This record gives sequence, C-alpha cells and structure tokens, in this order.
Amino acid sequence: MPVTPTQERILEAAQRILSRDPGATMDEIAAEARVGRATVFRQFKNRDELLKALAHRAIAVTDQVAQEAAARATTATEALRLVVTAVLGESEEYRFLGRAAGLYEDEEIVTAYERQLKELADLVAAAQREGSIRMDLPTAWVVALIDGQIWAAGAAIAKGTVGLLQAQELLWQSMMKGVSSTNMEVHSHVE
Amino acid sequence: MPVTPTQERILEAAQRILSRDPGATMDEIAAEARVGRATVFRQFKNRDELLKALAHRAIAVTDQVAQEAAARATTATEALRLVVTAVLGESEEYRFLGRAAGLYEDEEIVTAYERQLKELADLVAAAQREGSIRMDLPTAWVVALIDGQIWAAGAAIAKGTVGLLQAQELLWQSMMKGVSSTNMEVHSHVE
DNA sequence: CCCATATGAGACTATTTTGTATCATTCAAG
DNA sequence: CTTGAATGATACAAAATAGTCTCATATGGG
Repeated sequence: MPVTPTQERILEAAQRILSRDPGATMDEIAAEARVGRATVFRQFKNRDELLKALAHRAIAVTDQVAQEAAARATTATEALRLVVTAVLGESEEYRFLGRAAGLYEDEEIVTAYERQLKELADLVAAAQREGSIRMDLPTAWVVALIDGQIWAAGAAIAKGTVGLLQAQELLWQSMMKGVSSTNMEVHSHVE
Repeated sequence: MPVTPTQERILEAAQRILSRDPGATMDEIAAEARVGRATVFRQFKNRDELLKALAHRAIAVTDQVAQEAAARATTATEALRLVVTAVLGESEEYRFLGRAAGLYEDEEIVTAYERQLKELADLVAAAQREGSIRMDLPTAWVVALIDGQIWAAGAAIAKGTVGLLQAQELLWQSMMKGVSSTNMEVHSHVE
C-alpha cells in the first residue's frame, strides 16, 4: 500500500490530534493537516478508513522498529531491552487506537495486533528461559507490566518530567531491578 | 453534596459504560441505568455536569480508599503499598476521565486531582527517605511508574490473565524488586 | 503555454445527539 | 382516597458532524 505525501500528511496530523482527543472531528484533523476537509474524504473514504489506515501504520511502524532493534541483539534479553526502549519512542501516539471502535471488524488488523503481542510474549518467555527474568512470574503479567511501563514513561515524557533518553534508561532499570533499595527486604504481607 | 438514589444509579451506570466507551451517548447511559433519558437530564443539567459529578465521585472514592489504607500503616513505605493495592481495585473504572474534555475548566476538580498526585508524590518521597525506595530515582518517575503499573494491572485483570488478589501481590513485588532473576544481574544484591 | 489532476472552499443533505417541553402514569404520604 | 412529586415515554428544536458535490484555482509535466 503506497502512501502519497498528502495521505502521509493527513495521517500524521490525525495521529497528533487523536492521541490527544480520540473524538476529534474530521474538521479538526483536516485543520491540523492544513488541508481542506474535502481532501481528507478524497484520500480516505470515511472516518473508519482513516482509522484503519492509522492502525495499519502503527502496526507497520512497530514492526519495523522492533525488527531493527531485535536484529542488533544476540540474546533474547538484549533483544527485549532494545525493543522496549525503541517502542517507547512511538507508543504514546498510537495508544488511542486501542479504544477506537470499528477497528476490531478488520480481520487483518486484529490478527496483526495479536501477532505482535505474541511476539512480545515469546521474547519475554525466551528471556525467562535465558534466566534474566524470573521464571515464576506469569509471562502475561510481565507483558502487561511492560505495556504499562511504556505507557507511564510516555506520559512522563509528554509531561516533561523526564527526557526521552533518561526515560529509556530508567525504564529498563526500573523494570528489571525495581525501585527498591538493594539492601532492603521487600515484604508483601500485611502486619 | 448529597446524592439521591436515582443519581447514584445513573452515576454507576455512566461509570460502567464510559469506562468502556468514553464517547457513549446520554441515551446509552440512561439505558444502562434503566432510566428514562429525560430523567438523566433532570438529575444532571447536561453532559458536562454528569461528567463533573463522576469526577468528583472518583476523587472522593480515591480519597476514602487511600485514607483508609494509610490509616492502617505505620511507615510511609507500608502506607504506599496499601494505597497502591487499594487503588488498584477501582482505578480502571475512572481512567476514562483523564481524557474527558471539559473537566479541566472546573477549578475544584483540577486542584483536587493535583492534590492527590502531590500526596502520592509525598508518600513516595517519604518512602525514599525511609530507605525503601532508591533515592537516586526521580520521585516523579516513580509516581509515573506506579500509575503505569496500576493501569497495566487493571488491564490484565480485565483481560482475565490474572486475578485481583494475584495482581495486588505481583504489583508490589514487581514494582519494588523488578522482574529480573536475583542471581543473574551483576550489581544486584540479594536480600 | 496548455492540460490533467489535485486541491480549497463552501454549499448542501442526512444523521446523530443534545437539550427542552409535554403529558400520562406511578407511587408514596397524608 | 387525594395529592404532589418523580418518572417514562415521546415529540420537538437546535446543534454538531459525516459525507457528497460543485466550482474556481493552482500547479507541475509535456
């Protein structure tokens, strides 16, 4: 699916606006793209098509980023670290898609998203087998945790409390070793 | 602000529906509450008022839950743990408010929300001074991390991958000590 | 310069949703 | 039993938005 410059422009604008306000109108999207509203409808048949194009774009970008990162690693653990930090850079802008309605009717999008989740789960499981991640933690839990931390880091970056580079550093460290001081025992029981 | 049973019904229904679909219509909310649409408008002047009432409710519930949790703790660290696990139970249902537009015009809501964030930050900072959380981590980062992990845990619970009790257990463990195997990482000291 | 194509602007329609108003009904208190 | 208050249902007006269409304009290639 080749994407013309105009389409690219609209997609980028839509991503910017919708990540802030998932209910933004086509008019607002067109304005953000500095393009006539009619042009948006010329390039994308309707709102659903635009959202689907954004979803495909998010999947493709994530695939590429993850693939490039994984290619530079020799172990699953290292691959996981690279993928997580790489994805951090572009995850926040696509999160709104998770709650966009009509997308779950598109078979292709659904299967691609599930494949990505499975690839991440496989990577985590491999890291667990390598011994870097505790075997007694449910893989799904670790995946959820990664998701949450990427989201949190993205929000923190957006708010300006930390920079991107610092967040990438802190993210892996916090995820792997936690936030506790190393000389303290962690209790989980109530007194 | 006393809340009549009818208002309570509508608020609960709105919370259920809106947490799934932030763009749900007043009609859908009324149907979920098994109440006439006109009654919704009788109880809440308009959509914005309903959302603001939900926000006030979320703030009050969080305050109460956090206060009860904190009252049972003797140290800031323990208070933080109790608050985090307690809030986990009800955070997911109010998350949609974060992206609801017109709320940021209500001064009272904004200040209350900022106060809650500051209280959490104070708790984290106190835990850092107590020595349970690393001093070299930015407090704001730890706060963001907590937020992200609560979100992730809520999502995992909703998806059914873990139960609430297991999530509360895993959440604190993962946050404090991370997911890495203790015998693997280089400069990590075992308890 | 000429032409094909894409665009911007805006009119227009259809649909959805919000918010108001009306009226008959229910139901509980007196 | 009577009355008043709240409700459900529905009709209605007003606003917002999606999607279509037309036309004038611009622009880049031949």
